[in-house]
Formats: sequence, C-alpha cells, structure tokens
Amino acid sequence: MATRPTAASVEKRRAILDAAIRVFAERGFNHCRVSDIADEAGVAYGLVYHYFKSKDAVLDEVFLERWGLMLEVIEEAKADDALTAREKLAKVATFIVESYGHRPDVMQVVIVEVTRQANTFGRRHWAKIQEGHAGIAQIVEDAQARGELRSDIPASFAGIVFYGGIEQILTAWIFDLMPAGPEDRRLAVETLVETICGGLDARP
Amino acid sequence: MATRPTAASVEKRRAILDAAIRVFAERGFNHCRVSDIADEAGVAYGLVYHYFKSKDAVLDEVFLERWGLMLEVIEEAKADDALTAREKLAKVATFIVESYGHRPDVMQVVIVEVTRQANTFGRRHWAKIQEGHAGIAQIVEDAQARGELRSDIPASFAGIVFYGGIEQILTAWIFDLMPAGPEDRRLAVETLVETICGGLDARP
Amino acid sequence: MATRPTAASVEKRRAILDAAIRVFAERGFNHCRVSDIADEAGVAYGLVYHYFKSKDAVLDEVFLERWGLMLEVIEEAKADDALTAREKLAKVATFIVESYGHRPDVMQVVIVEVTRQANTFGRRHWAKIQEGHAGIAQIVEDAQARGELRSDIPASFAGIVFYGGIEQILTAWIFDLMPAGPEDRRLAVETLVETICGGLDARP
Amino acid sequence: MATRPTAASVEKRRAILDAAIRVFAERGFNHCRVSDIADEAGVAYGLVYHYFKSKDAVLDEVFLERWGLMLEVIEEAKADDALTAREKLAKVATFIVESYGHRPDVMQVVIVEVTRQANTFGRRHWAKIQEGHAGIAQIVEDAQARGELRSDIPASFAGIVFYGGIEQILTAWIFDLMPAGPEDRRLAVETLVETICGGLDARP
DNA sequence: AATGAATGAGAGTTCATTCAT
DNA sequence: AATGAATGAACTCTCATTCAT
Repeated sequence: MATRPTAASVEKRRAILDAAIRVFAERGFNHCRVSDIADEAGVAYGLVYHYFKSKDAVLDEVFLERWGLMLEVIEEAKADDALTAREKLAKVATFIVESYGHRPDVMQVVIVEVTRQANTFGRRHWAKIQEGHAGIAQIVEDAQARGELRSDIPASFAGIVFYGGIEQILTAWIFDLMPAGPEDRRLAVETLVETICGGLDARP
Repeated sequence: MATRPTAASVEKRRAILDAAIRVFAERGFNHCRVSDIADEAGVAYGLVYHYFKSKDAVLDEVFLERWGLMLEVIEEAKADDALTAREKLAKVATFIVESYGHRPDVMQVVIVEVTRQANTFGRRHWAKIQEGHAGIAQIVEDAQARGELRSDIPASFAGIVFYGGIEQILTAWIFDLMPAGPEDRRLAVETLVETICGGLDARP
Repeated sequence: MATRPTAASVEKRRAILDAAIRVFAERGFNHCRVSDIADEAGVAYGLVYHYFKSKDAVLDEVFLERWGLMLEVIEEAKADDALTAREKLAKVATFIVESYGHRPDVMQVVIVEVTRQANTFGRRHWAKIQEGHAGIAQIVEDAQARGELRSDIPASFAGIVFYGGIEQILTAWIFDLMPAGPEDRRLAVETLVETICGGLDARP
Repeated sequence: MATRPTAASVEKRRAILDAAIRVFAERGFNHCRVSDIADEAGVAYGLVYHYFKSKDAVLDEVFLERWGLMLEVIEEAKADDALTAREKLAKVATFIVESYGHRPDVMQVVIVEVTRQANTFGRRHWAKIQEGHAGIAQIVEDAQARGELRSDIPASFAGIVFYGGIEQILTAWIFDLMPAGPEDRRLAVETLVETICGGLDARP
C-alpha cells in the first residue's frame, strides 16, 4: 500500500529538516529536544517520527545530503583534466567555504555535530568522511603522477592535512574567531592553497 | 579546617583521574557513568564527588593538565633562539605526537572529548585552546619578522592550519585510519613540517 | 502548537493531583517519591512531569487551589454587612473546619506540608498565607470601627491569634489528639469564637 | 571504661550544639549538612558523631533542652497559688516570648524545625509538646475550679488555642512580619492574655 | 579525643520513542 | 497525514553515617 508521497508531504518533511538544521545549529544536537524541532517547524511532536525514524536519523540526513554534494564536487574536480592541482584543490576548498557562506547553519551542523563528533556521528559516518579525505588525496596523487606535485609526501597524508586545515578554519569561523565575509572566504581559499602547495618557507 | 592533603589521598585522587582517562577513552565521556569511573578506580561512588565537584570537572582536569604541558612546550619553543622556525614547529608537533605515543588514551580524551567538542567542553576551554593556536602563530610571526618565513601568509592563519593538520592526524590515529608506531610518528612530524613549510609543489 | 486540553487529559491531570494528595497526606511530601504519586494514580512515572513542572509544583497547586477557596470565603464574610463580627469569624472558621471534615487529606497537606513549613513551602507562599491573616484582621478592624469589638487590641494581632488557634486545632485533629467528628467540629467553631470574642474570664 | 567527661570535652560538645543552633536557624535543618555544623564549630567533621549519635540527635537535644525549661516554668506557674490565672498565663507567655528575645535562634529552631514539623520532629516529640498544652490547660482548669475562669469552655481546648496563638506570634516575629523589640514583646504578652481572657467583645 | 577519607543508598528530572485516536 | 498523551529507562549529584588512623 506504499503510496507516492504527495507534494505537500514532501514539503512538510523538508520543513522539519530545515527546522532541525536551525535548531541543531543554534543549540547543538545534544542540547535540543525533538519537541524543539517540531516547535520550530510548527508541526506536532509526533510528526517528526512520521517522517524520520529517530532524532539521529534527522541529523544523518542533514549530514549526508550536504556531504554528498561535497563528494560530487571533489569527484568533478578530480576528473577535470583542464585544471591544475592547485585549481582542483581550490575548487574543493571553495565549495566548502562557499557552502559556509550560503548556509552557515548547515555547515556548522555538519562540522560541529558530525565530522568532529568522533565518538558518535563521526564514527558512524567514518566511511563517508574518509571518502572526502581520499578524494583530496587522489587529486594529490594524480598530480604527483604527472610531476605537478612532489612525490616524497604521501598523498593520503596530504589529504588529511589539507582537510584538517579547512575544518579548523571553518571551526574558527563558526565560533567567530575569524571574520568570514565574502572576501575573507575568497582569501582563505587562496591562502590555504598557497600555504599547502607553496609552503611557508621564504622565497629565495 | 583545610588541612594539607595526605600522600594517600593524593594517590586516591590520582587513581580516580587515571581511571577516568581510561573510561573516557574507551567509552567516551557521554557514554560512561560516574559509577564506571568509580568501579574502574576501585573506589566507592561517592569518593569521586569527594575529590571532584562534578563529572565535568574530572574531564576539565584531564584536559587542563595535558594542555598546560603543551602550552609550556610551545612557549619554550617560541623562546628558544637557537632553533629555526622549522625546528620550533617540529618541537611542538613532536610533543603532541609523542604525547599520543606515550599516552594515547590521554590524548584521545583531550582531542576527541574536549578540543573537538565545539558545543560543550571545546567552548568552555576556548581560551586555552586558542592559546595553543596563538603560540604557534607567534612562532610563525617571529620567523616572518626574521625573514625566515614568507610574510604574505597571515601568521594566525598559518597557526590554525598547522594545528588543524595535527589534530586531523591524531584523529586518524585514534580511529586507526593510519598506523601510529614510533617511526610513523617521527615521519608524521617531519612530513607535516615539510608540507607546511616546504609546500607540496614539485621542486623545479 | 498549544491546543485546548481534552476532557480526558484534564481528568488524568486531576487523577495525578488527587493521588498526590493521598500520598502526601499519608507519607508526607518529603517521604514520598514521585514514583509513589505515579503508582497511586496508576500512570507512568513520566506523566507526572508531563502535567507538572516538578514535584514541588504539584504541592504548590494542591495548596493554592484550597487556600484560594478559603480566601474567597474570607472575602465574602468580610463583605457581608448582614453578619456580626462573631458570625463572620464563625463563617471563616466553619469553612476551614468543614474543609477538614470533607477532605481531611487535603487540609492535612495544606497545613502540615505548606503553612507550617516555614523554611520551604510556607516561605514560598508567605504572601498568600498572610492574605488569610490580613483578611481576618480586616474583619476585626471593621468591627472595631463599628464599635462592635474593642479597639485597644490591634486587629492584626487578633487576626494572627485567631488563625493560630484554628491551625493548632487542625493540627490536633490531624494527629488524633482530639476527636474531629461533625459535632466536634461544630463545637470547635463555636468555642473558638466564644473564646476569642467572649474571653475566658468568668462572667460576673 | 566509661570515663567522666573532662571540662574541655564538655565545652567542645557545647560548641557543637551552639554551632548547630546557628546553622539550623540560618539555613534550616534540612538545608544544612553535618559538615556545616562542624565548620561553624571549627571542629572536624567526624567529631560531631563522636558527641552525637546522629544529625537528628543534635536537633533533639536543642529542642529538649529549651522545651524542658518551658515545661518547668509552666509547672512553677501552675503551682504558684499566689498568682491569678491571668498572671500564670502571662508568666508562661513571658517566658516563651523572652526566650525569643534572648535567643531568637534557639526559639526559631524549636518552633520552625521541631514543633511545626508535624511529620518528623514534631511527631517524635508529640508527647513533650502535648505536655506544654496540657500544662496550660491545667492552669485553666484549676482556675475554672476556683471560679476564676468560666467552665463552659473546655480547658484542653483553651490550652490549644492559647498555645496556637503564641506559636503564631513567634512565627510572625521569626519571619519579620511583626516587630519583636522589648516593648513589642511585653505588649504581645499583655495583649494575648487580654484577648484570650478578656475577649475581643466591646465592653458594655 | 580528634580527623577527614570513604561509603553507597536514594531521588528528582529529562527526553527519545511509542501509540491510540 | 497528523496529533500529543503516555511510557520508563537512564544518570547525576547529595549527604548522613562509618571507619581507619
């Protein structure tokens, strides 16, 4: 008797998801109740459970939706032969950074509530998170194969450091330790790529 | 009636702290009960509250103790005029990495349960955590002033990226995504410093 | 999403309140657990917290409901110009005493757990309790103005003594130190009013 | 091996008792810990248990000591043939009221923490408390027998009302609802006796 | 007599999830 | 699809009392 979801029900579901993002971002996953999500969405308590299996499942979906987009961008960048390694890395970083620009709440939830939660959601989504690291590593490895990047630094290691850098930058933005305006974001990408690829050493 | 703590009581307190580290590392702060700490330490439930104000206070102390040591090392490295910037950064990274080597449980608790918990303990200890970023940034800034590192990359930004890289490496170790043996650790420091200072770009 | 309470939910709430009265009267507020209330009401533990903010809030409501009725009676008595001072005081005393006749458990809770608990609930409800004293005092004061009662005894003082007498009588009943049958209650009112108004002195 | 208590130990015991009175009066019996008593007395935690069987026992002793004095005074008043009923009642009331004048903390503890605690200490000491009511009732009864007070009001009832009046007055003082200076106290006794014996009715 | 470390039972409250309507 | 009443397990913290020294 499975019926196709109506347009209205799809909207309700979306409304709950969006409400959850706002509430998770504002109070944190562990410090809000399911009823807070329902209140924010303007629906009844029980309806959250009609559309989602559990509170966890709501966060899972917020994460997977956004992280999936990022993985697609990484894949695209990797496959685009017209780009240099620097351009590929910049493309990835730009996507993440501009995701924060457009929806800081979504990215805060993804970073703070999932990827940095090593004991709970981070662990559950390890595979997906690693796909990100691996994609970046792959970009590096391809460039190493082409002689564009040096080969004495393991690509997987570079992927981890590059991602670690971005995550820390976002964390600093989320907690207002650095300005995150449009120009700041553009500069952050440029500087990160320059740091990792060019290195901090003074030019001779 | 404040009396000097006896040697025995100091030991009991320490035993509880060590038990807490083991339990926090194994199950995570949020997934263990105070009674688990007491059981692990082989003491009565209430004794935990005799020595610590709350469960939170136990974790606070674990964090502050270790983080304080790291801040001292950063300070030392910064002040040591005999070292190059690379050597200073390596000294800091080595301390963190070797802390993990000696007491992986402690570092797991510090990283996973505190510094990455942006909504709870991470927020509470922001000031201390930032001291770490700032110390590294200071090392970079001093080197920029001496012309040892390039000045077009903001030191504070470099500090964040460098720390983000280390934290991500430790996270990967903690979750067994990379080997963390003695040689791996030595290499990690060397590679991290080479990545950040030398850059990934192929040598001409 | 505030909706009108259904008839069923109002009944459940009432059932919990009535169960609380029985349990508080039998074991005392401090010697019963919230689960005792739930068990007595035949509902789940958590439902008590669905309807009431806390265990304290349950007692608050028991008290305020009954005390409010008493304040209304005092107000009525005060305003009724057809009554003499003695009749007014008798009306107030009768209401309290008959409240005990009908619902000894409620009055026991009000007196023993609230008005006599000077350090906890009594303090919290001081304002309301004093309204009672003040209302009685007002009755006395009006009668003094009319020359019906002597004016050399401060009305507020008389109010306190009269209320103190009633409270002590109820306490004696609650602890079975005096019989509290219908005739005893009628006599108690009559005798109290006669004592306070007529005085113990032998008639010349 | 029971040895006679030394003068020093008697003093320590007294110091603990006095500290307990201050702490009980300030915070209430249920809101202070045994360690608060020890701290206030400037002795070690465990010493309280050396001198007293339990926390309850400390309060028991505070109560019994003071209540015993009152019972003696009632006995004296009752037996003094030179006094009229009014003088006897005034003597009793004066003792209680002046006890409050000299040691408001002691009387607060006796009234608030014991006699008004119908479910705990009040119940435990019912017999002693009733001795007080009965003593007053006896004074009334003797006066009735001599024709000094009217006989149509049961003496036991009069005793309860008289005591209820005093208790309520003290409660009002304790919670600062009425002034309790020396002159206020003298007047309170006079007015109470005049109310109960003379009655509130206007003199013809 | 004196100390304070050690014990452990106890209770209020929260909140994810289920379910009847 | 929608509601919100109902459930009950989970867990921290308190503090009177005991005991070794």
